[in-house]
Order: sequence, then structure tokens, then C-alpha cells
Amino acid sequence: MVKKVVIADDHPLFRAALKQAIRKISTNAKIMEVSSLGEASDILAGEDNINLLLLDIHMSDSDGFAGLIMYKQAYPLTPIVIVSASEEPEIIRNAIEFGASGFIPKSADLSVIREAINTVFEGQSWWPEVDGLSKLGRNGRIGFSESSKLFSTLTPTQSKVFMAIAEGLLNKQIAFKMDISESTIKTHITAIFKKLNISSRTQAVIFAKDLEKNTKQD
Amino acid sequence: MVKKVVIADDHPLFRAALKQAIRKISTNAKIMEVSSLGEASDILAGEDNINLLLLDIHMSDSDGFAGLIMYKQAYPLTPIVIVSASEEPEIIRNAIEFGASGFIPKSADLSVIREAINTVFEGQSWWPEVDGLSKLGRNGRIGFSESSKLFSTLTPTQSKVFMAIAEGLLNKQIAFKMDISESTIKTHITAIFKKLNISSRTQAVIFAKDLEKNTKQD
DNA sequence: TACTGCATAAGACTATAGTCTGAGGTTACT
DNA sequence: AGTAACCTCAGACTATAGTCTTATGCAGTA
Repeated sequence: MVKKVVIADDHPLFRAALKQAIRKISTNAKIMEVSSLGEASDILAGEDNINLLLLDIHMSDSDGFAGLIMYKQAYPLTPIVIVSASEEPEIIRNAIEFGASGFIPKSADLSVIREAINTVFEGQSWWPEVDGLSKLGRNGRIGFSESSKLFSTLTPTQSKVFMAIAEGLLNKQIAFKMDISESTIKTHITAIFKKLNISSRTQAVIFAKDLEKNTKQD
Repeated sequence: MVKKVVIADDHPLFRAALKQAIRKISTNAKIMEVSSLGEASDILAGEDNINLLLLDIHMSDSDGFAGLIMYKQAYPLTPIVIVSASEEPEIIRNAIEFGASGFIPKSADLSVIREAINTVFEGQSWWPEVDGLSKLGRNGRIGFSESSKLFSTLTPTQSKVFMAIAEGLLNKQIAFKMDISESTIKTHITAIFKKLNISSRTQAVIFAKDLEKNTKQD
């Protein structure tokens, strides 16, 4: 079966490196490259059954774990592996807690990267060996902002709608994009507002931007 | 005459230091302290004839020169002095270009801070001695993003309205806050949209947040 | 003086947003 | 089988947003 992989990283060189690594594993994989969260959103919205999303956590577009949180909400079944220049246990911990399937430090050599990707392709998780990770304790989330807590109560579909609002789309455009009626979009929006304690899409955008900012810890 | 001074800094200790410095100069000054851009906005909106705004450029709220740009647009007559932990010529240059009346490095000792504040109270500007500043060249702005360029075409009033939108306020609330009719608010908003090439307040919020992000260079 | 930019405003109108009610369907879990 | 959570949708309605037109007043300036 042909693997579908999305690489979201704004460094062309590293994107190429990741691409090489994937090619070694799966020669005929369909690899899509993007350099911003915005583009990544478009791909995820348009493609089904993506086998892997390699997500850099410090893209110029909108750094942070926001992407991970949002995509995991909207596409819980798509495996996401975080790619990062740093290796701090705190970041890895958060990646785990936010539902990532793995973590690849940019310092890792090709063989490690291949091993990680292979592991995730097989449906398992892959984490680097780092001091301080063991004392993790899966109970409760760490460094979770209030916004993140509220956001995490959204259902996958609500999350998608929310992200579309944050891109500045009209209800009509969201409806078209998701191929459901505008009426349903409104239903979702009303539910979203109640969960997030807000009352307008304008405030939703502010909420989204705060979320991006507060989850940034690269 | 009683001086009105606003200190916007999220480090309580440094806020206290600045307060001390001002007290030495003007014992009966009215000093208002805030720790975020949001609070600063409220004060500027509510108070007239402020003699000095001391503005930290890296507040947790929303770092960057966004505050300077916005406030200079909205209140061109209020002298603003930038306070910063760093002393890079680039930052000082930008402070000058964005219309600040002075720059105080946090490393400066009390006597220097007092000198700076005094100078600005007298209506002049005060800049630290830093290498590389002389080759400034007042012609043209440096490191100006496209958003900043567009934003700088807004008139003071339009800028105020824009900031209110970015806070998530309704037209009705903006009208009340600025004490003008909602009809006028709408007129301004239509003008703002044309200047910024956008078509909804939702996009305006996105624009504002990008502005904050792009002007951040602390 | 005439012109320009700016701020103010009302009125009429169209478009979007948002709420509420009620309803049908799926999936998963008890 | 029942229940709970989720996704879907329509219709009716109210509220907000946004455009366009027209108009007044003010300040600066050629």
C-alpha cells in the first residue's frame, strides 16, 4: 500500500533530509511538503488516510504545539511525529501528552530517523532516550494552559470548524470546505462558543492566537 | 503641574524601580502601573494628557513593538519611552523609527534613567550611546513588514477602532467606549478594511495578531 | 479662497452571524 | 435494548456587521 506522508517544516534542507529518509523506507510513498501550518491544514482537510504527519514545532507561520493540538483534535487517527531542533524533556513530555506518536530531534542521524518513522508506520510510538523522561507520570497534563484545557473539550469536528474560523473564513466558506451545510456549521459554532466561554467568532480568533502563543515553548 | 505617567512592564521589580526614579523627579506625579498591553490600552483610552508612557517591549501579554506602533497611531501626542532588557542598535533604531521619544536599557543605572525621563518630560528625545546608531539614516524604515506598512496608513482614530476590534469588542461597545455613534464606527471600519485589504473583522483580528508577532524582535 | 484629509453622523439596505427548536441518523458502550 | 455522545440539517428569528450615499464641520494648505 502506498504511504501518504506530509512533511511540515520551513527549512527546505531538513525537509529534503526527511524526504530522503522516507524514500529509503517506502520508495513509492506519496510525500507532500509544506512550510507552514496554514498549508498543512489545507492538505489535511483535503486528503484522507494520511499515514504520517511530520510536524516541525517552530515554523515561521505559527510556532508551538498549536498545530499538534489542533490536528490531533481534528484528525485523531492521523499519526503525528514532532520534529524539533531541541531535545528538552519538557518538550518531549508535552508532545506525548498532546497525543503525538513520536519525536525526532533534528540532531538525530538518518538511521535513527528511519527507525522512528518505521516504528510509527507500524502503528507504534517512538521516543528518544532522554534523561528525565521516565519520571513522566502519565497522570494529568503538564504545563497546560487554561485555554488548552477548554480547547481540548472540543470534538474533532468542532475543532475543525474552530480552526477554519481562526483562518478568517466565513461560515459559507467553511461549509463548502467541509462539504456540510452552513446550518450545521452554525450548530457547531454555537456549541464551540459555549465550551470556550466566548460569544463571537472574533473572540474565537483571539482565543486561537492565544492558544498558539501559550503553547509555544520551543 | 501634576505629571501623569503610565508604566507598562510585567516585571514588578523593575516597575518599582521606574516608579522610584519618577518619584525623585516629580514627587506628586500620578503614576499608573500596568503589566500588559491590554491594561495599557484601557488606561490610554480612559486618561487624557498623559505625559509619559514607559513601555516594556517584552511583556508576556504581547511582546514586540506592536504596542508602540499602535499607541503612536492612536495617541500621537503621548510621549512613549521604550524600556528593554537588550540594547541592540536594531531595536533602538526601530524604536526611533516607530516614533518613540526615548529608549531606556534595563541595565541603565538610576541616574541615567532619571536623566532620560527628565529629558522627555522637557519635550525632547533621549537615546543611549550605542555603536552603530549613527549610521542610522532617517530615510525609510528598517525591517518593516508588509503588515506594518499597511497598518501605518491608518489614521489615529482608525487605529483606535482597529485595536478595539482586535480586543474582540462589538461595534456597539466600541462606540460606547469612544463615545461616538455606532454609525461612525462602521464608517471607520469600512475605511480600515479598504486600507488593509481585508473584508471582515475576523480577518482584522488575524491581521492584528500577525502584526504583534512580526514586530516582535526582542 | 479652494482644496484636501479627517472625523462625525443618519438612513437604507444587504449580508453574515448566531440562537433556538425540533429532528433523524450513526456509533459505541452498558 | 437503552443510552449517551456525536454529526447532520432545516426553518424561523434576532442581532450584528458591513456598504453606500449623503452631509456637516473642522483644520491645514496651496
